[in-house]
Amino acid sequence: MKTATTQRGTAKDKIIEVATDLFYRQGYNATGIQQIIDEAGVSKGTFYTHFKTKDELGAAYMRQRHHNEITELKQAMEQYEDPHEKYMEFNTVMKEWMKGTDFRGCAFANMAAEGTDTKSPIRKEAKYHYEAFRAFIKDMVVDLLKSDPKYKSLDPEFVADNYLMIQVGALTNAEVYQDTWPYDHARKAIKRLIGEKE
Amino acid sequence: MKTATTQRGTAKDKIIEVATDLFYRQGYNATGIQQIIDEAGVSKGTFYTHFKTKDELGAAYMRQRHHNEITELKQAMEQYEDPHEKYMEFNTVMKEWMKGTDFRGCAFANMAAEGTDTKSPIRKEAKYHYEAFRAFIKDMVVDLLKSDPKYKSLDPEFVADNYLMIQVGALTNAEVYQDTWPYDHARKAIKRLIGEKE
DNA sequence: GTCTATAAGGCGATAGAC
DNA sequence: GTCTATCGCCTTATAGAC
Repeated sequence: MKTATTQRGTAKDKIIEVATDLFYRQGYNATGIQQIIDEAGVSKGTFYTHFKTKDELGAAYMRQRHHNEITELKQAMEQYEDPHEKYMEFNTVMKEWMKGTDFRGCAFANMAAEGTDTKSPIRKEAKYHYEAFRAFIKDMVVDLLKSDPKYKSLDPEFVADNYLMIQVGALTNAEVYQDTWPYDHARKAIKRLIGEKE
Repeated sequence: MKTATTQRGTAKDKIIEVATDLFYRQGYNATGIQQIIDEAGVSKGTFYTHFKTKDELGAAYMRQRHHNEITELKQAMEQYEDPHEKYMEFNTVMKEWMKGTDFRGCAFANMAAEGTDTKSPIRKEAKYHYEAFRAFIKDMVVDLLKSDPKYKSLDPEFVADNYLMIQVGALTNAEVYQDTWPYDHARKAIKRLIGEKE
């Protein structure tokens, strides 16, 4: 897959890059085509040769954010090697990421909140991203539970989905409260999940 | 407080009632003043004598939804008496509520996702609602833990906030997946939280 | 492929009559 | 308090020149 973040990309790539920033920060319905083409430095005609409708750009936005976020998440997690450390620090990575977005929250849940059509390509991309996020957590949990026989009584499926609920719950709460305290609670919760006390 | 859902309310009440439905179902930015006044059966002039701006109606919408949802939640929970049953069936009530909204999700998180201004009255109402939701769960947990000495080792603060994270996580996941499975997992998770296996 | 110009309509908000 | 009419701006999308 070609990267869309290079400085000398095509007009189409530049449009997606700008949209990926603006749709997230300002919201989808609150961001007009005009602002996107202005900041991308292209004309309206050029925009509509590459995208039939705004929704088509919306779907491209979802794909690009999925790519960016999963890539950044994996990079941020590379610094940890020990499965237990990975398990615990994933929550810290999410907390720092949330702070870095100024508590804008999950781009995919936000798009789901704005769009009415539940069968749109935009919604499909949101589900696709959540599946990837869920799979990432599950792999992490499986690695941890395999790493030590003391975890043998734990069900990886249960721990993984519980971790997912806590993580998404922390994210939504952090967005509403505009504060990191939900992640500090989440840290205690995921530790307790594997039978350990803080 | 006067109810705004009576058939013969004032024009202002009628506007709020219609907005409370439309803003939730269609989204805030996607719903225009025109549609609201059409369905409320009032004129544009009448609208702007009662609300200086659309955002002012947005704040009134948040207050009305807060009132409606907390009232409905308490009513739905009245059918249960036993603290343990209350603790478990709260999750079922939320699941059924979510189905009833066609997986539209939390009105307050959705508004937070659309609005940029984090200091707006709209955002304040969202936090206010989450505090009420959180307090409701905490009271429920405290009642349960007091009801039986077998719970004496559990920290009510920890259990309550963990319940909150799981519940909000289930809600957001259900919205993205458009499915109730997150609530079925949440049921197992909240049971495990108080040391019981499904 | 990219541009300029414009269409056709919706937006939030206001003025002034009754 | 409620109405009609309208303003000025912004929206998505299209037509046609180069």
